[in-house]
Amino acid sequence: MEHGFEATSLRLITTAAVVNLAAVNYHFGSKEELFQAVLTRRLDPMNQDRMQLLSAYESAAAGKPLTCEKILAAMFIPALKLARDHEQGGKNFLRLLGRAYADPAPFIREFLSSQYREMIARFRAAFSRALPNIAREELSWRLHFVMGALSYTLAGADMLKIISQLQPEEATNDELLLKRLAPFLAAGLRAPCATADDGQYLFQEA
Amino acid sequence: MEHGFEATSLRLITTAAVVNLAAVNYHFGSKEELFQAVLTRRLDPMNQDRMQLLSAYESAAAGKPLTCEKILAAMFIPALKLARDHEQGGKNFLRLLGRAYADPAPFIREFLSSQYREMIARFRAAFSRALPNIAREELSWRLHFVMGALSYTLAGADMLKIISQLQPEEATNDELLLKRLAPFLAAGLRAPCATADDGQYLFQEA
DNA sequence: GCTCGATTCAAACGAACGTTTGAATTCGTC
DNA sequence: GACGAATTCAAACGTTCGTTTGAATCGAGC
Repeated sequence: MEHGFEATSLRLITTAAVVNLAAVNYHFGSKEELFQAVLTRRLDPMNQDRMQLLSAYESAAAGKPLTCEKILAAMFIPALKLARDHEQGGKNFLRLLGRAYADPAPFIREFLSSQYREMIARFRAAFSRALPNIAREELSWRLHFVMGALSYTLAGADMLKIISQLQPEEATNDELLLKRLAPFLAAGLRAPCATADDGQYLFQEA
Repeated sequence: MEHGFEATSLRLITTAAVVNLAAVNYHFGSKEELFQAVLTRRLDPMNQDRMQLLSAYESAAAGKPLTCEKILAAMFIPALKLARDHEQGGKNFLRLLGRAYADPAPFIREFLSSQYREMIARFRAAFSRALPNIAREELSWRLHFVMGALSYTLAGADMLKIISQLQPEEATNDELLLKRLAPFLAAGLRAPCATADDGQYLFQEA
């Protein structure tokens, strides 16, 4: 989380863990496999939780489409549960995950892709039912924006120091953070679609 | 852009540039200073453009507050101009920049912070006038979300491969991308503020 | 209590890194 | 064309990296 995958040496890790350097290669095979194991341990259960929660909401709705807020809740709650679990990494894991999203290493990208594929497909279908007026392709983009904002937000309040002079105790409160993010994203998801001619203002300068 | 700062060696760079390895340290001093020079060359002019464009819009509005779309346009147009300049890096620079946002290296974070501080303050003031009903603190968060979505989006369509089976020719079209992003963000910015009790659904599980 | 597979350990390996060095070369200027 | 500063170059420096090695240690089962 602090230094990124490349810049974090096994010697740093094994020293902090008070284990021998060779233990990593013995138990995990390589640095890459250790990293994948670290991510898998919590990411896989979290995405399973998300899908189960979404299914529970859909069952409770008895056929009626869910609201965007409810679907977003199914994405956020398992992440928050992890953030609250201080004994097991907590917030730090989500930050590590947010960093991993932007890591260019091919093995990380392929790993995340495989970990997320099922969950993403599940939630896109839910959003599609919640937003029947949004074209399928447009929805794919908006889901992309949602995932981006979420991962960026969870990756840490680093950029916040640039943007604002927010109180530190609030900048590290993930609950409040997601409570502010959810209405923002829900409104964006529901926004009227741009027509073919919309957005042309982008290219007409003063 | 492809490998991140840490994993990109000077030998790779100097070989591709067909120059001697020592030239980097001779002309730039160090790898870090080379990186900062690469970023500054286009980032500083881009942010200057953004502020000038915003000022031009405000002058044209003759005292009336700008729309969110107009302010977002002032952020996007200079970025798009860069993306279109194929002779000078173009899209690749924006991707490199997007990666830098998530890079944990302290010197990168401090550099970006200093490069963005003035521009961010300028745009927050503009959004504050455009959205008088949004509390100052809430607006800081939403500006954070906007910057996050923008940088994440420009950082590359890598995550898109996970989320969707979009046509590649469209996934790499930055104009279309921002045309879809702008309405999404504008709607999010205008969303009604969550009250103290809103968002509690986040914590009530099935 | 001995045995044997599993684990831990200190040490070393080869490779790659950013940087430095000092000689060779280029280039503008008189 | 010769001088001096600026630049280029091949080579090496010292460090750090992930990984491997082989001996030492542990721990359950007979």
